[in-house]
Amino acid sequence: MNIKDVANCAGVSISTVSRVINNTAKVSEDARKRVEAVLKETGYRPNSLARELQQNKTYTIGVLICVTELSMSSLSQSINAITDVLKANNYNIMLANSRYHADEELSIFNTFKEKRVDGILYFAAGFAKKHYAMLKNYKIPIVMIGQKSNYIDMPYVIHDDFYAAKTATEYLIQMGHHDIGFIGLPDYDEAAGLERKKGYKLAHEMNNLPINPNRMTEGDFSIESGYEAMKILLKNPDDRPTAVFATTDFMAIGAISCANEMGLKVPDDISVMGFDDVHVAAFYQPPLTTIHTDTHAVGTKAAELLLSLMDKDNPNKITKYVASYSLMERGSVRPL
Amino acid sequence: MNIKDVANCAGVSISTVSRVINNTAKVSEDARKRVEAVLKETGYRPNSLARELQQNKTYTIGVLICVTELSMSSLSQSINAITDVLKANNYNIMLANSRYHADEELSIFNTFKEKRVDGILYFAAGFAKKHYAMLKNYKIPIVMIGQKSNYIDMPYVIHDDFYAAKTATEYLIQMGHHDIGFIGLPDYDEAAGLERKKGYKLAHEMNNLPINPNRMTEGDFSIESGYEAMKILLKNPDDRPTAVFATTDFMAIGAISCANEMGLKVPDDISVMGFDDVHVAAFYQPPLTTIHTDTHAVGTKAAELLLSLMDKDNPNKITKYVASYSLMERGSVRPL
DNA sequence: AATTGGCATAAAAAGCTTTTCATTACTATT
DNA sequence: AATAGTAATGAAAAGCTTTTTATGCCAATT
Repeated sequence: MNIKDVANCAGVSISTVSRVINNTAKVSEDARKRVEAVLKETGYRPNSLARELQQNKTYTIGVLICVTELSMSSLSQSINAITDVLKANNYNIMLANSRYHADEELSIFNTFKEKRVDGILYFAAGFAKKHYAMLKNYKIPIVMIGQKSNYIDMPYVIHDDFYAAKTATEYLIQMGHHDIGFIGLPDYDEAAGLERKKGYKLAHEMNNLPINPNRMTEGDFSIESGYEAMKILLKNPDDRPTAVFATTDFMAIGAISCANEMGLKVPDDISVMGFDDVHVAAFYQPPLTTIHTDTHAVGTKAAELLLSLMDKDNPNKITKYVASYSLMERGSVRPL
Repeated sequence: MNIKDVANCAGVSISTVSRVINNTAKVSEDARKRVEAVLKETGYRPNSLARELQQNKTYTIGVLICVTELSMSSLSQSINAITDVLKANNYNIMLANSRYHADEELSIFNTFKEKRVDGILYFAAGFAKKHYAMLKNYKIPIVMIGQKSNYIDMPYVIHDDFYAAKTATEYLIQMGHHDIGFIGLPDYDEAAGLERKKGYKLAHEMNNLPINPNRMTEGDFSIESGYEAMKILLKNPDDRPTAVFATTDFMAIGAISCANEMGLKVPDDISVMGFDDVHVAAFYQPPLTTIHTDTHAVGTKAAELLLSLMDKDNPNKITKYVASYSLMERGSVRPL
């Protein structure tokens, strides 16, 4: 069933049917009625592929994420915001997950190009530099989310991971903690991994505190990994940090679980600081003291920014946005 | 830049370029080299739209979800599994969220049809009957997830919400609880809402326990809604249930939070049972006693099932799959 | 030497729309 | 009454592939 069949059934030309469907020009009352009758009867839907091919516009946005488990990432909140903004503007979403594989990301970019998406929302984790050669003369508008590129000038929307982590660490220091354990993420995640670690380190430097390598551990976003990292930090009963900065809330939850199992009360025996302010954070026992990040704004802004980038009539384009953050003092940290 | 340009640059015909790209027929060494050189130099990528139009196959699966907030739903785990299976089979994902609006769902189905997706994964919440007329003679293969249709014979992959909820309630009864509060979901969610409520009711009937309307409350998946529901259940200090069955873990977490604030210890003063077994459940304080649902299997099976449905060479098609569940006895329920 | 067969390649059709350009029929104006 | 103008409609091109059919050439066979 195609537009030609509809035209035949209604006894008009293809052009007339197209005009009725798209309301793009005047059609006589008589013809319109006949066409609409056929349309309704057959349930005909125009083939978007043909239209998109002709107009060179797909109304589709590629969303490239990089997670091992979606539910463990604060990113699903941003995605939620993105779907809302894009749907409101009649755009569809093509979702792909690279799972932290650089070559997979490359292949996804190629797919997006072949599929002729109108724009790309790129939740970058640190492989952008590997894609430099390709991205350099890439024609499709891209907004990087979560990480700014140091190699290519590309629009981005980010959390201020560095300063937020610095703020978190400084807060712990101000509370009297001078021996702070760290549960980080692999450095190849340049935002959640590298930047947050940098923030932790700078806070120490500026307060003339040494960084103890034994206090540096690493997780992978999951609760379990936070648990395991905490196990290492608490291994030696005679040499334990007085506070721990977990760079994601889920890892903080794992860490607290571990502390509990070892008979340590949070925050009485040890303080734990999170990052992200996931929904459960406020309802955990104890309620997590953490950095609240505006994931919703990040999703919304990224989508809006991309939309404006794609709009050729729009002269004043915003190309960078740094989302606000705030420290949520709740119940998992106490003064030493 | 299109295939014609490549052909001109390489001094060969369009067909030859196509043959080189798709490796679909023999090409002389000489011609192949020239074409490949141009391909590399220009970074040309074939236009999928044209190919898909010609072949009437898009290698795209429409995934229709129905959530208010993705991160509050156990569904993101299923989506994770789906992306893996589909990518492994070279399919792309078009994601759309109806946000519990029946007409929005209808419009998404139309979009999917226009976009010519090869198949649809439909996280149904209860509107299928409204779409009966349309779905009846829908040509694209669909797998319903989370809900089986009582109106159309459609392949499905579900959790056994009804029996799982019955099991959960029976467990509470066996533990000596005869006055069990219920935090449900709107009935229009026919799986999480209706089925789980039915299970709760049947367990009561079979044990000759009355159902007290004052014990029936309703949430919306969110932690906050569980908190508010619990507030109602605990309103009257002289007339409180001894246990509460929250039909999602996040609502259970909200409920426990509320109980704590009112000075009630879980499970010592009141028991709370969850449903889903979200990642945090095991690490919550107290660890949630809950129904573990195999969200990963649901996503995987749904994708596999759809793939087999789309494969015309595959004669033996599985069309129904009911995922396993199990009761996780942890720390939020104790015998009365 | 002439015909056949096979191989590499080119040409053209098909897939379905939108849009421009051309045509027809009719109304209005001089 | 003839011409200009307008409104509705139809024909055809363009958008880019893949795939089928056709062509040309050379080697091999009779």
